Amino acid sequence: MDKPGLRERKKQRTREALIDAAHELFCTNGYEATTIDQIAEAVEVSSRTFFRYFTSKEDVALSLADEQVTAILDAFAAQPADMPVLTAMRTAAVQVVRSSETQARFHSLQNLISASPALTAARIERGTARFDTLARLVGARMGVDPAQDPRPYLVASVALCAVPTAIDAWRAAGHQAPESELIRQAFDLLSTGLDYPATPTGSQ
Amino acid sequence: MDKPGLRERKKQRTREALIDAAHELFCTNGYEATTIDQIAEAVEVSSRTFFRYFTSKEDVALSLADEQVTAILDAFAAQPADMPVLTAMRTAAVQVVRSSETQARFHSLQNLISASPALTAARIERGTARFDTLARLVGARMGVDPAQDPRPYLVASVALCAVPTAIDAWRAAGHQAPESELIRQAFDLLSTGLDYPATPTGSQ
DNA sequence: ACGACACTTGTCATGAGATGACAGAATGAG
DNA sequence: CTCATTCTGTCATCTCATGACAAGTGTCGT
Repeated sequence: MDKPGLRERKKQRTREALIDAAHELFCTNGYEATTIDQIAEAVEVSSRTFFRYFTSKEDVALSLADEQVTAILDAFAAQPADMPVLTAMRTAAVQVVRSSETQARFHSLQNLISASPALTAARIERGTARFDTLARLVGARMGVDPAQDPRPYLVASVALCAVPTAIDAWRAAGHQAPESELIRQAFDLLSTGLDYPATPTGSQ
Repeated sequence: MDKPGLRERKKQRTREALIDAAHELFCTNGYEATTIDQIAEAVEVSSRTFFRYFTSKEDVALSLADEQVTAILDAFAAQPADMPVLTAMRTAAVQVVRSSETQARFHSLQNLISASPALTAARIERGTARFDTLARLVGARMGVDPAQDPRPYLVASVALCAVPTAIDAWRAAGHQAPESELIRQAFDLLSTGLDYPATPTGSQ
């Protein structure tokens, strides 16, 4: 059981308390309107201590989203090796997101991110940090060298950058549907190519 | 010709001087290491004045890239209406980028952006501001309603987000080629779909 | 050419985000 | 209990960013 030790547990509790307080304040007052001092005060630690747990305000806001991305990448690596790349990517993303969608926290986090340009940008920035990881996974699955063939990087950037962004924009434009469904549609379109002449999609 | 007036011209000169000084300092010392004070001092204005021309440090760094995106969107709108969407997008991007590639400034700007996560994220964020514009253009060209069909948004996010990011990553991974060539390859892959089994691409 | 007006700029002040240095308190090991 | 490690708070500092106000400069009508 690797006895966690009192110290470890206390740290973990502080960390989660900071996340909780931050998200509550963010949802109530908005992301930019919330200050680090408020978050720290709500947990009764100094603002300096906040920065020992999170490197920035974005960090605490996106920590949960980060875990989700990790889960998706793990699920992706676990898909059968003979499954086409985008299919594996879609399956992994849909699995993880679908299991999150029942949690209220998931939705408030999505709204928070879409409502704040700073958070939207930060999410992409964090995605970028995983590019190499994902590109290597994709390259291995396709059996190509990412330094020679652009497709692994293209797939990685589409998955980590284009799809989330497109979904944000599409929902902002008024379309309502479960996120997992939007993800599914986006990947399906990508695997068949985007350049088809107009033939009404998906729903009919 | 709408005599610009002395005031207008002076403003324009200050603006360009700030851009010049900023880029020179960025290239010499790096983006994060350069402070607004240094930029303002180099042009002999107050740092307060800097913020009357640019809303942020990112703003001055990306102002040139912004003009390029504008040029690409204009070129896109000017393509023949019966040309497939991604083909039009590719043609527009390749045209504009190819005409920039001879300028040393273009390359240093690319390097600057790829070297700084903050700038990379900011570039995407600025792309987001054009999403609706591009999605409308794409929707019109495809003859579909962007609120009903996800493809316009997917195309927009791929063009403004995935392609630049993928190119950055691909070059960071060691592949060398003119940017316009990378753009061409990326769009060609997207129009045929990414999900094909491995068949060595482009170069042969 | 002169003067009223609008626009641009500098100075000052302020606030939030982020980081380094150091001392003191809590915790774990012996 | 004692010592060393680790965590935390306080203080100082820096950079980015913005508001308020006064002073300087260009513009335009007369």
